[in-house]
Amino acid sequence: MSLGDCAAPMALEVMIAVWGGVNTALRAQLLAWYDANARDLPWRVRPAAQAAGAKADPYRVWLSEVMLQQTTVPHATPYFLRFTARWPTVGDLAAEADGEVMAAWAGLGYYARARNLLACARAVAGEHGGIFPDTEDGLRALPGLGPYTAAAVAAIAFGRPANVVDGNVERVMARLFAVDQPLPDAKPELKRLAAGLVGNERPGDWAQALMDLGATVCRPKQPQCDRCPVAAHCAGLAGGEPETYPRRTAKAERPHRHGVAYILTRGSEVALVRRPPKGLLGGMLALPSSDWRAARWSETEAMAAAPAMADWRSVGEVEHGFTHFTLTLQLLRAEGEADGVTQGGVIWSPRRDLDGLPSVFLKAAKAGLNGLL
DNA sequence: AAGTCGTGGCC
DNA sequence: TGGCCAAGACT
Repeated sequence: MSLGDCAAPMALEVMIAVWGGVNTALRAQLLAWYDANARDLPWRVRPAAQAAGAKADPYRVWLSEVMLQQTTVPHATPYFLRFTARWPTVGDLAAEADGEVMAAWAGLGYYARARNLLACARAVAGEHGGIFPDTEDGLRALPGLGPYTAAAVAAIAFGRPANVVDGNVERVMARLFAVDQPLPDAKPELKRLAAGLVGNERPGDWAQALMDLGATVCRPKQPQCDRCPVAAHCAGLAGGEPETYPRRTAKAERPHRHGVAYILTRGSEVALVRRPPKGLLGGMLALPSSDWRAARWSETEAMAAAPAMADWRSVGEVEHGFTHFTLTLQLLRAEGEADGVTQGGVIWSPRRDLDGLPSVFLKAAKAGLNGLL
């Protein structure tokens, strides 16, 4: 529903009072639903435990929120468990070597997050005495904390009544208010609508309740409206097609790129390189590779770009989808002579220890070594 | 402000 | 099976 649906003329004060009452009811209904249906997640302090005095650890809240940026709960969970077991405090993480943290992040994607994670941990440890700022603005100033993550940590770890808006909340708002404007243009409007629902009671639970609702009931596909605690307020449901929200503008098609990856072995070892600190897969270990361009690489071109003089043999290719392009990686393999390496900075790594590679290179290495791992 | 930046699961 | 998309941030 919207204010415009009130047909009879009302004094402004009355309209505000009625609207406020609707919001109060909606908030209470969703929080009650959360008390009974909150997911049990390793970084979460459940409502019952909070009542018993347990408090969220800002380090764990922050770490989980960064890992969950554009990442599903099942994918992030094992990483969260490994990180917190290995680095129990922000100080432990801050003291770790870059390469160790990047390798631990391998496979999780969006590697700028790992670089910013370390930068943030070191800022907190070095400039804040190991204590996270407890305000949204203070958190927002840290590396890797944008509008969403700063609001989420402020609300969940520090009980600040912040407007926590992620993809789940955008979807819930789009359905609740039947917003026909498509994403991403609708983002400011959806955020404004979400702000109108934020109250002062249990800010952290409110944020998590809204996201749990989006993840388990108000799902992208096949929303479970019959189980929704706020279905009575939902204009999208009333309109009959809640699953069609949020609208989205059509995306541009993904281009295709081609590259060559070189698998140079020396006994049981494989030659790896460290990618430059910024850009795609920045700071990560990788197989040596050519540029990635629109045209396939001829055999001659592939040889000319090789990192070593060697007897290169074609061992197939792999395809990998990135967010904004698809990559075909032609694979060349050779048994290397130590003095044949023409590119500097080669890191010889055991074949059986390639877990620190991003998925695209792990896939290429496995395919190119053809079961020799 | 529009592009860049990963990955795996899903239907 | 291929396009869609998930607790976004940075430039």
